[in-house]
Amino acid sequence: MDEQRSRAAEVPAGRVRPVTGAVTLKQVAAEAEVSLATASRVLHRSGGREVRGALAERVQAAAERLGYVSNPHAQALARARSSTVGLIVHDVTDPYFAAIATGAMHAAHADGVMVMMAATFRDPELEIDYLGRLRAQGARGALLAGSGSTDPAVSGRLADAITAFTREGGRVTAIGARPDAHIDAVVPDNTDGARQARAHLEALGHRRIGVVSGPGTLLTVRQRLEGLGDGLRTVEADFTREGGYEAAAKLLAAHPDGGLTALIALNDLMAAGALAAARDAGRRVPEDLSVVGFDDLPFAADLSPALTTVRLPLRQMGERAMALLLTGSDGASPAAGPSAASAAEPGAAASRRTVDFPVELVVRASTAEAAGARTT
Amino acid sequence: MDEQRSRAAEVPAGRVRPVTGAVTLKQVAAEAEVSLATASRVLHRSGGREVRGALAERVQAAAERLGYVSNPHAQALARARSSTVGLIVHDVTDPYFAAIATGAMHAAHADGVMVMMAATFRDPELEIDYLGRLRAQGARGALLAGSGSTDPAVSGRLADAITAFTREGGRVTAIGARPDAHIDAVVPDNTDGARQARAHLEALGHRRIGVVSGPGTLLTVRQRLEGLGDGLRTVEADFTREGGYEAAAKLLAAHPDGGLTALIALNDLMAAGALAAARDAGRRVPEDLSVVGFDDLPFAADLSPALTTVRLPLRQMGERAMALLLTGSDGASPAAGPSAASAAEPGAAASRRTVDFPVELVVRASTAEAAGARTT
DNA sequence: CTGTTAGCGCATTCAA
DNA sequence: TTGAATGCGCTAACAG
Repeated sequence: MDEQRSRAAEVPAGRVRPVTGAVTLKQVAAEAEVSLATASRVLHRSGGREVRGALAERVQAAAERLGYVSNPHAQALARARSSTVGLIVHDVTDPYFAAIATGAMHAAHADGVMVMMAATFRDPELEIDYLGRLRAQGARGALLAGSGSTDPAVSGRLADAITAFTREGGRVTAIGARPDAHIDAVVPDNTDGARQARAHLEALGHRRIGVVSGPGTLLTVRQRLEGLGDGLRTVEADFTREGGYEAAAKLLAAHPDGGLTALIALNDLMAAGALAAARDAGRRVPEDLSVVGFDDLPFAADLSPALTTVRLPLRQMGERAMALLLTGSDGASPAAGPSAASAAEPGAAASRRTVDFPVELVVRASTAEAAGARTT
Repeated sequence: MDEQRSRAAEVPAGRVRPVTGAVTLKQVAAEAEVSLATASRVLHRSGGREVRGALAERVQAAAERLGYVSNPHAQALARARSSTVGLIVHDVTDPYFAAIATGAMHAAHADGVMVMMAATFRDPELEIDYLGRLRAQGARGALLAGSGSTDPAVSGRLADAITAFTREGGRVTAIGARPDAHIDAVVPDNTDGARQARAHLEALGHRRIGVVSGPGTLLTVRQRLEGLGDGLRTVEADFTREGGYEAAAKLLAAHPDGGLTALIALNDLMAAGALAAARDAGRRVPEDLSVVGFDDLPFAADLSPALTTVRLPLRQMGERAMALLLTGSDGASPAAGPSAASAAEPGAAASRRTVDFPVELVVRASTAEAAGARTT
């Protein structure tokens, strides 16, 4: 219909950018009066390098003049690998994932990698599906944020999806514990955090502690429960604010009055709900009831009372995970992490790399000495 | 290294999936014994449709058997347009954007589009850069979340980037007001919300009201200030929790005691900071000081006291914006919105479409009758 | 209705 | 070193 789109190619001097269609490498090559291959080489340092001052400069200049931006799709197709990575989270709205995402995007940006983000809304099927699409897309890798399900059925299929992706050169890194996956991972020390939380409460004299827990199918929950140890009253509910309210209300109702002097919520969202439940049940925090959360999301300090919680370095975890992913393909700096647990042996197929992140209890206003403790 | 885990895929016929490289359309075509074009047609309903029971089924079956997933890059290259859309936000961590992102991803998922998300960290340059990359990529469009800067310098360059993108067929939709941009937009009624907030406070007897404002360069801020009207003490600071604390502290210090009986923060993040500042200044909320926020982010109800704020239907706005973007290229349903202000004339170049979203004041515990009002 | 045939923009092998 | 040629996986005219 129109030939106005292609004539811009061979016009050495004063031509302006074509009105339609992007500038292609071919155009740049023509403008610089070199071959396509040469242009590609100087612009994307393909194959063997070369400088050849004169030529290289001419190409650079031409590219700049024309406002050349390479077409990622063409590149991806030609070299069978794109420069995007996928970031799969459960829910963008959850501050937990938002923090991780921020870190990840930050690290990605530094490497000129684009991030495709998807939310699974906690549906494992979507996670698998998305992984497949990333694979088909030749994505450089995928970041799986959020603890995996321990349901063997889905986790098996997920494992297959991961394997398929990996086999084709994609790298998969998990943030948070994954049941089985033989993939790189960045994990917070959940059990230790839970241990710290309980120790803190016991040091304050609390003996009757309730646990506002998320679904036992989540590995994260399991680890936290494990760190907590035995002898606590536990109620499971959704890993959300509502779930926290619900579980806490149930716990409080089952143990009226001083039956329970403290509550440990397995994440801050649930803690927020627990705080609300305590309020509605007429329990003052921390006078009548101490409450501890987990994660230290941004809003934790703004709750009232300010929440004592276990802090996870979410953002750093996101950054580190992305770095791990990106250094998988090409050899960037090994970058020693907070505590690199098992490093890959230099051998051919890199084995699993795991980076552990220590966590730390942040004491604020929601915990205090147990009422009964004073008399002890 | 180990094949112990991959045998899961069932293979009716004798062929096993190739160990390396993804399954291609060509392979599917061969397996189904049809031509490449035919396979493409049934699998991607390219060009004119066709069903032809027998053939179509054979192709479908073959695709399924082989586990075919089309290569988005090849498709993008061939049809000169990809099926990804960009979502540009200031900060993933900000619940405001998270809510919008959720809505957008939801709508995108329904249409099978992938979302590339990027955070600009409030740097306009990054926004422009990212737009350029999306353009080079042949992205279907871009969603610009977050009010634009009114700085003529950057906004001019942004406009150029938008124009360039648009000219090549990409659609750009803004969420929130943009100074100039002649693009589709989904906007909350900021001025009305501000009006409601002030009216609410005045009805409660407040006469001396302070405004905890964000940077006047943000259009959103301007609109809210405009809706607020005159006669208020305003202090500007960052559009963050810290900024809110800072501005509120300043305001409170400048008007000791009953100088100010209420504060309106121009977003909930600032409101959270203002609440903290009030607490630190020894002002009880709402007894001594009423506080109103803006946005109604998820945490607003968990602040203490629970925040009275202007609710924006963030998630819906995100969904609607994505829908607007997606219905730009192909003709999907016009879908009447909450209040379609100006619809595009059916003519060739669609003109700007704007969808206004009404907002509503949510009264909670942070506002009460002005102390002095009782004696009036 | 189905198959053939060119490219899309780029990386790369192979000659020169 | 540099250039010409081939193909990545798929779509979209064209034929038949």
